[in-house]
Amino acid sequence: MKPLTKNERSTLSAADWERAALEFIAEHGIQALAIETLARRMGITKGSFYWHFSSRESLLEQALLRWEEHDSRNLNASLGEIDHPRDRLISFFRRIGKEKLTHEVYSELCASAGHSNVEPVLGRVAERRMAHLSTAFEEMGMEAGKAMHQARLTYSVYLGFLQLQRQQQTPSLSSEHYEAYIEHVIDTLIPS
Amino acid sequence: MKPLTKNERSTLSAADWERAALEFIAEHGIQALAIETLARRMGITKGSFYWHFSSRESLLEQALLRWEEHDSRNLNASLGEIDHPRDRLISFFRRIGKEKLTHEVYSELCASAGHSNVEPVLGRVAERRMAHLSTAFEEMGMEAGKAMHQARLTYSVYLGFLQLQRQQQTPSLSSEHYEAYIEHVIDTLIPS
DNA sequence: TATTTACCATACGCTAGAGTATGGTGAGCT
DNA sequence: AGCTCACCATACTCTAGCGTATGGTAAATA
Repeated sequence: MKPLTKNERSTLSAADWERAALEFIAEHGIQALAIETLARRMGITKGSFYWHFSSRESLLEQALLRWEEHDSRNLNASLGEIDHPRDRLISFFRRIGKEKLTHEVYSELCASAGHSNVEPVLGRVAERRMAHLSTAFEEMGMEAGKAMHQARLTYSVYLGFLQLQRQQQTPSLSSEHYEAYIEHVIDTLIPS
Repeated sequence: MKPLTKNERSTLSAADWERAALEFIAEHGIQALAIETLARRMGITKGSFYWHFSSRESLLEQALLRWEEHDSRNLNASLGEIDHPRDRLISFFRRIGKEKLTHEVYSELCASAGHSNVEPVLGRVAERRMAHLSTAFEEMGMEAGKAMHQARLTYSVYLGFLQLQRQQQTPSLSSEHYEAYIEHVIDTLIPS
């Protein structure tokens, strides 16, 4: 019987801990992230953790950096290729269903704004995303100031959606009710 | 109209604890609410707390109920009196700056969705508020289904605003930049 | 005046979780 | 073969918080 866990390697790396941490955060939030719990879950003990990391905080720091980087690449890759700004904006909303893990992590981070390790990340991410939105709106002919307002508005809708999702108050992502809502949002926020 | 300061009365009541809890939540969030901390802050000890409450959870329960009730009365009082639906909708956004404590508490509750004592409260509050918005949009001539979508959209904007506020990413509530944004939001979301 | 009641202080027990100290082990190098 | 080193286990310490046990006191009541 071979070791059935994720890797071939018999020994773990820091990156493994970071990945596991992000998965755990996505499921239970960052305040629930405890070292021994995570270790148990990985079928290992604290001893390993403190070999790779100096503290819980440093794990958090590294994991969040890794997530942010991934998210940033993702943003450029997915939205950077779409030529027409309108399609770009639409894809912004349509991508909510996709990239589940990343979205769940982000949602939990939002719930832990205020946390000193989280706040700067949230700031940079929101800034980056709103910048994308803003330029798209500009390319559609909006005046710069108005485009920024519209970007903020649009992003707020997204954040509000995540919040309602955390409260179990959004229709299931595949229902036709959800589709109708998304369509309404697009019609209202994205000029033709 | 009783004074909130404890100097007046020599002995505390359960309501005093609840009020103090809400203030503390507004400042530091639910997860930071600890009995001994709160007691120290009130210049008293745990002994008092466990006289009035059986557990931390019951304090939370009572405090949240008290907040929800206050919020509900507030909603009816402020929006119920305004005849014209458009003014009602506008006042929804304009009231963000007012009622500071209530908003701060709500913001912290949003951050703790997921918490078993918080989730039902958030659900009811959002439902109530969206219902108000929805009927206002209907009164403005929107078809029922569309009005609900618009209400959800509008409320999401509000929630997103709170989120950005927690991340220190909103202009100060009294700046002219903020005013311009609010105006943009009103123009985009509220039909004339 | 004597007793009860309401309210609070003090001192304790208990658990979760962070971090430390130290020893064990297998793979590769010398 | 012997050694080193990367990696992990085990067994602690320490602190924050919840909850309990119990006793004190001032005011109300009998």
